Amino acid sequence: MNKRATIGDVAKLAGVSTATVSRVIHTPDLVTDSTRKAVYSAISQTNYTLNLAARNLRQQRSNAIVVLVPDIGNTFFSEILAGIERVASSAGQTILIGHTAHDHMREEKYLNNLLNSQADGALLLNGHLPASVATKIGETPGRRLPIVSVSEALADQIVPHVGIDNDRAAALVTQYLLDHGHRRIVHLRGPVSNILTCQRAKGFARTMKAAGLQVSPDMFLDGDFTIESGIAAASVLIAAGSMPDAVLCANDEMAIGLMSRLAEHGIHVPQDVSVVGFDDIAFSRTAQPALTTIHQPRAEIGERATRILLELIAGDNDASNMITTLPVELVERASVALNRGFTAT
Amino acid sequence: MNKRATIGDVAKLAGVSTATVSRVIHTPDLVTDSTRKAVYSAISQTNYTLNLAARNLRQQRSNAIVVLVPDIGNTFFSEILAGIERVASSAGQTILIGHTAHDHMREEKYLNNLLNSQADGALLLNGHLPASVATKIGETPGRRLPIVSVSEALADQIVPHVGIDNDRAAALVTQYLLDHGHRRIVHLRGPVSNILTCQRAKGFARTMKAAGLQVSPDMFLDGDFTIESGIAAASVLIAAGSMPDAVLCANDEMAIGLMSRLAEHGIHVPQDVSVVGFDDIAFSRTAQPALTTIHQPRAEIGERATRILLELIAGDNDASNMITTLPVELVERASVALNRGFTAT
DNA sequence: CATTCCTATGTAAAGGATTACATTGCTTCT
DNA sequence: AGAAGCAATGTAATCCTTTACATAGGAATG
Repeated sequence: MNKRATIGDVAKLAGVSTATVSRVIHTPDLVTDSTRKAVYSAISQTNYTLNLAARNLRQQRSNAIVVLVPDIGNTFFSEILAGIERVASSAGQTILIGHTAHDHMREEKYLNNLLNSQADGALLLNGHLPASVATKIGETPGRRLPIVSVSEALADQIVPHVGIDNDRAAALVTQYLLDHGHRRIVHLRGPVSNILTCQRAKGFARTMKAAGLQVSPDMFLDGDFTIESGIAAASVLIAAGSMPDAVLCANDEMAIGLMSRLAEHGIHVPQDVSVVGFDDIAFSRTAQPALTTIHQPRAEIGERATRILLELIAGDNDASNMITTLPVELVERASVALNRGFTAT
Repeated sequence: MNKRATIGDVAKLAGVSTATVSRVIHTPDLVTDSTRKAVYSAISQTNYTLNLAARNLRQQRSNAIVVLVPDIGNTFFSEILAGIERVASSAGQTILIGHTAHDHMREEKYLNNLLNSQADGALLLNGHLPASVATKIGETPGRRLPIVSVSEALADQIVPHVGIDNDRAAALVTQYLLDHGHRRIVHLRGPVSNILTCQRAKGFARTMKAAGLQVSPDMFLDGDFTIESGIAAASVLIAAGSMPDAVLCANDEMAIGLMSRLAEHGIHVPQDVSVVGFDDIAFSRTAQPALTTIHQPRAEIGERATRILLELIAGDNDASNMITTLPVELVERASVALNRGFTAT
């Protein structure tokens, strides 16, 4: 028992050929009861386990998909992952999570290493497709590379995408603030290189303009989706000396960071300033006050994306589902108040 | 360009043998400048990419380690993962994250599928080793299976472990509460099947006894490490009609859930009841009030565990590091008050 | 009874890399 | 000049499965 048993060892012990052993594993129905039993017994005697590297090599496929996640610590992604896993595992696919940490090198590493031999397809939650891979997509126009972008859109729409309409979601929440009488609204953005950030900022600006409000650069604060950047943004507001009516944060982490810093300074949400977030992560419910935010159907986003990916892998090249947009929902909690002295029109 | 180029195609185009191409990729120094250039050029002309399945098969190793995580959404794990990745990637290992969701079937699937051919070793963050794998460890006493348990200990100490001393950490924080004059302390546990839960509960009970306090079943509440179970525990306390002096929660999520529910009922932390958590996740800083908790050196835990795993894979079977215990730190924030009418002895 | 068809199994060829060993020229030393 | 040693490259075996094709025996059919 020094080395791992191979299919040959099992075959010898059971007195059959390797082909038969393989059939017992793969398609048991093709094999007689008696031989099947003999093979099973030999398998357990030898402690045989399949060598997946060999199978993958032979079958030219790995039954695994790789999921690129920019930040595992962000709870927003875990529910998407849950949806992905549900569909993938019921289709017999293993999922491999690659943590990219917003690092383009890692993205490329995971995609090159895995896509080209260890995985059959990829789900991109990171909003970035390395140039080397993008090139390859262009080169094979017939057979699309099995890649789907999820939640965060790519700069070029060259692979199918599943997500929400960020522009309209931002417009929705902006209008909600306007309806509550807020006029001086500040938008705490994500990193400007992020597509999602741009879409949300656009929806915000458009809605403000439509309400007859001037959009100026000082209505924007820059963050990077972390709690810390929310805290920093609060410090900026505090230093400025006057609070806006409301702050629209591009995600919940920043909103929570912002609120905690405001609380330290005795500034009350929503009495002194209203705050809204984006994503509806678990901690938005436990924030003080509970955070009003935009809820995304995360599990469904993951499920849909995975189904599309599986179709691509199977070769069902239905171009109809290039863009899947799922609806969002505004979750009203306690972080937005009616503006002082405002009366609904 | 219908099929993927193989090393043979590159060799033909460059006018060399496959061995030379392999050497250019693997050990470029062994090859002349001119041939190296020719091979590189052939590689880019053919769009050649290595087939890792073939390499893994031949080399009998995958240069990948699998990390089993029980709950990706729990922010506690992400910093451990960051430590793991730092060490692993500098050693040229890819890491594959398997999300087990506390599901023993999945644990087994990931370990069997991956350990036996797609990964060289495993890091267990899930506190459970499937029986089928445990058996195999016993069978090969000479060559230890490359597995390391991290943070959450296993029931049987059969693989190296890296983590903290949960018993003493719980004792530390319990003593801290006692020193602040609290006597009626309730411990909100994790699931009782969890080793970590038992260790922390033991440290708590021991310290209470040492202070001359009776330990009774009604000093324990049961949770499952989720925010929801923290909220539920708060409801139980509220329904009971009287608050204890302090609540020691087995993790931060539950502490945060608990505090949010108390706040809804107008019960103030720490004036009415003190609360402490465990783990020091990012959101413990933004909680209202900021949560006093036990900080674990998460990144270092991940790094140490990975180093030990790499040694095991390399065959450096140094039995000296079966148990690595790292120090914890009590982070004082704002969720613990001096008990009313208490004077330090 | 001869033919055909099926079922259960075996034989052997991929699949794409790595690598031990062999080979071929050179350089260098005596 | 002959021997030895070295550097660069080639040849071919190997890793372990899957699977197309072949075969053998038995049942069904005419």
